[in-house]
Amino acid sequence: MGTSLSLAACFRYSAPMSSFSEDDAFEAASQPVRTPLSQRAMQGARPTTYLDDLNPAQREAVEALDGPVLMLAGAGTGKTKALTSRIVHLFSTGRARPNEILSVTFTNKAAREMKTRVERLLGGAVEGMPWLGTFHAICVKLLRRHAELAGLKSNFTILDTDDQIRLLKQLILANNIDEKRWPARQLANLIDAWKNRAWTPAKVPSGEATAFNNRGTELYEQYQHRLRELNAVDFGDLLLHVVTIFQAHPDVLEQYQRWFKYILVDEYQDTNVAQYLWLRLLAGAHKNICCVGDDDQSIYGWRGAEVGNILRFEKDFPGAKTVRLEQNYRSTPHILAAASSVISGNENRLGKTLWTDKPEGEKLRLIGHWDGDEEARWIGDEIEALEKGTRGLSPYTGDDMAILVRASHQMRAFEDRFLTIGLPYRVIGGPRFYERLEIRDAMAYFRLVTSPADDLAFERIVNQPKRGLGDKAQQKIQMAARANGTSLLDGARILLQDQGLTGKGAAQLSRFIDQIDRWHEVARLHTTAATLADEDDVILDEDRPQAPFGHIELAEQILDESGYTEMWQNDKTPEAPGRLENLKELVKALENFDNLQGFLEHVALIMDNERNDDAEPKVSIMTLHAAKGLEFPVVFLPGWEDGLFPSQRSMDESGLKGLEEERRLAYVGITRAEELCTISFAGNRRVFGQWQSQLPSRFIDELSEEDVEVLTPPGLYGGGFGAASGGSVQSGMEKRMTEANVYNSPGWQRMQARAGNRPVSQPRESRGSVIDMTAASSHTVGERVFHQKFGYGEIIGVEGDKLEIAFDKAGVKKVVAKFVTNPDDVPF
DNA sequence: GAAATCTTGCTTTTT
DNA sequence: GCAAGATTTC
Repeated sequence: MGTSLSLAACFRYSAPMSSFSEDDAFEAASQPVRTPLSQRAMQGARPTTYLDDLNPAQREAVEALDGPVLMLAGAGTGKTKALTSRIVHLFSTGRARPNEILSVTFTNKAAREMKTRVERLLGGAVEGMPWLGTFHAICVKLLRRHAELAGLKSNFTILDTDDQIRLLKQLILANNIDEKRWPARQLANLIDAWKNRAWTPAKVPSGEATAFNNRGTELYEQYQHRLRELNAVDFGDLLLHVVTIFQAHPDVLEQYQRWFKYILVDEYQDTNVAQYLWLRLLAGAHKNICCVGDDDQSIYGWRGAEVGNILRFEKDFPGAKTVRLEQNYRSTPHILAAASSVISGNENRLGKTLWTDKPEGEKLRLIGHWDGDEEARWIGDEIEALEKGTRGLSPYTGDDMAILVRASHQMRAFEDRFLTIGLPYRVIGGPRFYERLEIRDAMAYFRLVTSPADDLAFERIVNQPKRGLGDKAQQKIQMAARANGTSLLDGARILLQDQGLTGKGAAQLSRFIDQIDRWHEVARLHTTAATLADEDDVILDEDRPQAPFGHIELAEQILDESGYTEMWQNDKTPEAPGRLENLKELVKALENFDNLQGFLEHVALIMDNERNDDAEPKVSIMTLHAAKGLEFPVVFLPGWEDGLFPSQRSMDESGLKGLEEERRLAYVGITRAEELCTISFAGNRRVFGQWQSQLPSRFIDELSEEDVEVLTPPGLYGGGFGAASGGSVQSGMEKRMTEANVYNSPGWQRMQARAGNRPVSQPRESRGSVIDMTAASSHTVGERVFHQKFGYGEIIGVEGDKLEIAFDKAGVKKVVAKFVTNPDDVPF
């Protein structure tokens, strides 16, 4: 289980959101007394200690408490430190109490980190920061309070993408639109994009909705309608509804404007239009808003983030103070210089110059490989060498190293390789627990039990495990529900009463309904118990109905008696045991919650999957996006090839804007490295199972050459001519030539020629060498060779011009000698 | 109704 | 090259 998940880790830090009364410091806030938290801040040894720790720029940003502030914080410049110190400063100057500060982040992880660090600064736990969280988590709180203003009940469910797609699919079908031509997935993306722009169906510009036979807006409208019927929202709605409420109900908005005395925003460059409006509305009155961000690290444009928001800040908030944090505490000068040389290619920047007083350190390393497998092999070897300390550097552990890829499919090559050499690794951001089939099914059971009107949950599990309720039976249920205007569960009830369903299916359905009813009753007792316990600390009365058992037992019972567990026990596919294991973990995770409802609420919002609880050091593999905000002493950046990185799709879809975002991604990647950064590319890569030759990324050309050392891959272009030409590089030549013997290699030149972009000169030695070598065809047993189709192999027999070869992957084959080449000088 | 086989489209990136 | 979905087959 390479990507084994630890649910426990996901929930470890979770402040239970089960009851939202605890955050209602809001209403209770009339007491003029200072909270224990700010008291602690005041009496903490000397109130200035946290300020002494800051550099001048950080201190300036922390002390500028009133009015709009833009903190431009470059990579590794101590932005979280500044942000958390600012919070503490707000407390200790008495400007705001913890529950009057709104601080928003994008990820749960960032929110946790901030909470932890504020606590550390204060030397104790923070009890009263209910408004520190992600945009989404905070919006859920707000929306629960004002749900009726959005036509919802306050116990609305938050749909996951899966439910969303299924719902949209139904709509598309109902509208007689060809689902193949216009997939639900695409509609989901479209609607999501609209929501990110804060467009309600009425606000979608007519020119926008050409897709779906010009019926995009119509479908959007129907979808919203359906969501309201289901008392459900999707992710985009969380923001959109709140913004709409604020816009339509100035009294509500005003209440919050007054309440949130200070607003802090992390990663401001990632805000989309809806979030931007949300912030502007809330900050509209006092304008005490401090946005922290780095325009150079804006990498979420594809999901609606607007770099423009940060670029425009000073216009949006006249008189804003801008503070630049430019001292970098993370990387060596070479790394910073190289990163800065790449990012300087972007036009639209606010501009920052990072500097550091760290010692010079190693140059970045650049290396080209024959193909992706070779790249993975080399990096694996390199990691092992670095762990042993054989690179002339002090030994690193796996935890110190990370491989950052552009697209997740690149991970496979590394996983394969690391598995074969037994190198421990961890994949960050892989398939998440809540996306797993069995977890979703189980959750659907829980959902149906807590809210029997949840039709989507019903659909998902009526026939899971098989209850003999196929398409036609389900259609009957649908019809019964629609005819009576009820939920599917009640529709099924009516159907049974009317004898609309008979036989085995009917019996099973009836049993299913009875079970849900019974469990619902228990779940209801749990939630009322929780509410009562919250409201008055009185121990439950004798005569108050009491649940026969706790929510954990309930969950177990649901999964067992419904036959769901059994279904997997009887399943003989190899993944079944893992699924059962996951279900166990799911139940275990319930321990941290009071009842199922609280659990569901939490899971809906938990979108990250942190699992760093392993004792064994492991190399991290993740995407560049997932790496933002992280740092590692050693970083590998493979796959720097045009089309892959920068991604073709990104450039096709968004042109120059897309390219600039890719470049920022490159910047993010390089700046993750503290000491050693290795960029690599491969000449060949399998794309959709098809071999394709690749050109090195244009970003490689943008690296400042004085900060880069070009490595010759051992065994590739090495020995013979490669080494001969490699050492003697003349200065003053075109950059590419000075950069490497890689660039002098036959393969490279071939690639250049193909691209119509020839290097100015070619070292004599390398010309024609390839042909000479292969023409000689003097093969011996034991020799390593390469075959275009079968890959690498070792010669185990020679018969005239026929060779018997044991290929690494393809097995033993007999091939004609002229079809194989020496792996050291394979022509492209 | 379920299993076996064939086809398709897919690779960004995520709250 | 693969996984999901569709289609065919039992």
